[in-house]
Amino acid sequence: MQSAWKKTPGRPPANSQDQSTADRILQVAADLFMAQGYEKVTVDVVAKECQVTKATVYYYYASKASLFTASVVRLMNEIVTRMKMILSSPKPLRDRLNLITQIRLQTGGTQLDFEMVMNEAVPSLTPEQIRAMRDSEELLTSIISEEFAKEIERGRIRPLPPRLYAHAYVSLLNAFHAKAHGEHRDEWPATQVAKDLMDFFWSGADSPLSVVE
Amino acid sequence: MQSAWKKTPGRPPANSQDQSTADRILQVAADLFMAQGYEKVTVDVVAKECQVTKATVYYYYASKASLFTASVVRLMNEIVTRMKMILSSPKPLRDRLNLITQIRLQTGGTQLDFEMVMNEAVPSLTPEQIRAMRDSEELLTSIISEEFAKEIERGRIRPLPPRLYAHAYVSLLNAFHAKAHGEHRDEWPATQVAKDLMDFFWSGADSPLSVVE
Amino acid sequence: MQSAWKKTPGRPPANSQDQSTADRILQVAADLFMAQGYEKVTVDVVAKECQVTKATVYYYYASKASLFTASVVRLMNEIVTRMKMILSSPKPLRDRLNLITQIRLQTGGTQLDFEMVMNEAVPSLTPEQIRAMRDSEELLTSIISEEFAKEIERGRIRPLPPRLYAHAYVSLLNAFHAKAHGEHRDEWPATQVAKDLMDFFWSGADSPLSVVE
Amino acid sequence: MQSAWKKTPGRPPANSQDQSTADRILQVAADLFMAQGYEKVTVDVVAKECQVTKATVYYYYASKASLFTASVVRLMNEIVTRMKMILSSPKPLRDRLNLITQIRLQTGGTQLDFEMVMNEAVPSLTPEQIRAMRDSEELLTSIISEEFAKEIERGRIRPLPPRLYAHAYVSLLNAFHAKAHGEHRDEWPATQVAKDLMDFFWSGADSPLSVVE
DNA sequence: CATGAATGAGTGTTCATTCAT
DNA sequence: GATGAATGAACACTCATTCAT
Repeated sequence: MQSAWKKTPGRPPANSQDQSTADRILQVAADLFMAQGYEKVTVDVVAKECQVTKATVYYYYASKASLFTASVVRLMNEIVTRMKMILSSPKPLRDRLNLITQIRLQTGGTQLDFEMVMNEAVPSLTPEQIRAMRDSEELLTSIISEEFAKEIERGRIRPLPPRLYAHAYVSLLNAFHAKAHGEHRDEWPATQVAKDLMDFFWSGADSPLSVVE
Repeated sequence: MQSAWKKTPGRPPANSQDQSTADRILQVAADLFMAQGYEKVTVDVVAKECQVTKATVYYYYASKASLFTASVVRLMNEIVTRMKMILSSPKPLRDRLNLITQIRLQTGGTQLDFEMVMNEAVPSLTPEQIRAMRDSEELLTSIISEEFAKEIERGRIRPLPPRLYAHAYVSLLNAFHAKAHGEHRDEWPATQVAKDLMDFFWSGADSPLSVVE
Repeated sequence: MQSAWKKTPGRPPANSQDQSTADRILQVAADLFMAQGYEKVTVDVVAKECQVTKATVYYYYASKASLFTASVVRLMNEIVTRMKMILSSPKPLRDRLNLITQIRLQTGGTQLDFEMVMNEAVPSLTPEQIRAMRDSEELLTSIISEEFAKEIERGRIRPLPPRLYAHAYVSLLNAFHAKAHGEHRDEWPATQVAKDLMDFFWSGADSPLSVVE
Repeated sequence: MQSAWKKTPGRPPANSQDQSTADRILQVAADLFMAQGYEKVTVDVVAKECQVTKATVYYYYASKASLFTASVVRLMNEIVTRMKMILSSPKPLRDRLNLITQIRLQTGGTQLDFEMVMNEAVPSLTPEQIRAMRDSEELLTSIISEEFAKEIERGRIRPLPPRLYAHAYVSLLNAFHAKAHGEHRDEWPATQVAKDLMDFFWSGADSPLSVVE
């Protein structure tokens, strides 16, 4: 869609010149970083995977750190887009989150979690880059928070800080994603994990009886 | 005067002051690894921090990977010990966990979380080393699981898999530890985070009313 | 003035003068390895001798072992070429070998012998590398063997295994090369050594009279 | 025999104090150096093999180089002794050398040859150490030379320089020792190699007929 | 637009050697 | 007589980065 029409009036979106190479690099880099972590991925490997040379990568991105930043931001935008799509459905939040959970826990082979990769990279990044990434992240969190906030207003969930819900949800998702793909994955199938996890999420640990007391 | 002397080879004059060198290295290494991650910590830096040379580190530990393994196992054992101590109190589990949460969220400057550091190191470790560490980790999880299992038997918490409770608790603890020491730490004080978090943990998101319906 | 400039990274200005860097490295390496043996030659020294940095050597050769292999194979090929040239002359084999002997004993300063250097390197090489080198070596031996085989057919030399002649010849050449350049080189001049050696080679130790008996 | 009587008049042989440790080290070191070469053998390994610590090795020998020198000299003396024993037999030289050849080619698994190991070590040795070793070597050569000289006097072998015979013999022995234990050892059994080699040694390459012409 | 060739600053690791006990 | 603890100087190898083409 984007590359279908060539000349439109007005300033073109800055980087529409040559999507192919620059963007292919970004995509490959994102995959690699998420799969192996910041330090383990060398610029050379990114280049080889894209079938270009290291110098080409540097032609487009000033440093490994900025390649990382760009690729993570890109990835985040993608995720945010998908998130928004699912969250915009008219179904109850409960159902929507359950769906997201199911999807997340079933896909993504060896992927490390976002927070982890970011934390590893932080010491190599400039403050601006860190900011750019935190903003991406924050965007995601705020979208989710927003939904919780709405639910609170509607009296459907207890009035804790919406960001607490958002963080808790994301953390649990990531942690159990790892478990679901880790050592004991066979003993505890992903679908069941997803169900149990959401059960816990909505109802907590306490038994109703003990609450009465 | 103090720094004028170059280190000379040979056995240093008996000192008998504090811990053995081997153990000092272990402790320093554990701190550094937890603060900066596996890759960022160089053997040289560990050595300098201990005021010995790199070769001394290698005198005690065969490789960076085995130093890492040893230091993490040691750290885990310490944590397990402290955990056991707190968990052995006769107070209700709820109170004991609240206490642990308070402690964890209030201490430990920039520490990365255990899972994160481990995952980063994995590609550099031998299978035996990975096993050793996973075992350490597993030990901690099983201790906590055990407590949840007992609570289930007593009918105090809902009958979900005990390991789910354990993982969820640990993950939330780590995630909010990071938040509590991250950017917005001032807006949301650690004590309050701890309270909110445990509230969520015990009662979940659902409002009681919505459950009725 | 010349040495005032620090080497800067990046591609050097086109020069087009002499051989490619890769080949210069190979040649220098071959010389050094033959002069000092595998272990004593450091990659750093090879680099300095070529006026490039260590990293440049690694740009062309994946490891010290593979640099060694490549340089030895190259050297062997050169030797084989020269050998073939001399051996292709229509003169009697006796004269051709005498010529080779003269040449070998008079040249090549402190060079260690091939077999020696190889044996030292073997523990550091991969099986494939060892094979590549043994093949190079075998080629030389078989070329010489071939000549002896022809002489046997013509009835000019006694029918011992051709490879025995080849090995014996090469071994003696190397051993006396060392002597001719060793301690007592002045007392026993190279030309005379060559003559005596070939005399022994063709006629052996036995006095004709003692054979009769 | 040496350690059978304890106190005899006269100065005791210098190092008779504690033969056990110092000499055990020497023996083990000799074996290792001959099997693996100078550089590959670490002082630590020598120590471990002797079940003492590195420091103990240094207690007896000032440096790796001097340990090497001492162990090689010792080894040489042993060889010289054995050589002398065999050479002192009243049998014809031809038979005596054939015997030595048989023995040498059949024994000594992976042993590198003496010359090789020495050459590798030379750059690490002091001039005095090199001298000591060359002297040991020279002793062996001169013993063999002496026998050839006698044979020349008796008119049994042709009047070439005796040292040429000695060097040629030793070189061939070492070279074919390597072959006899190298890759093609099965195709060409040691006993046959020994026979062929000595045939060549005594009679050379030339066929008798071609000599006539 | 893209690259080949080169660098510099590490990084883990080894090893001969030393010295107080 | 023997050793445990420590060092320093290398060394092989890696990787992000640069620059002329």
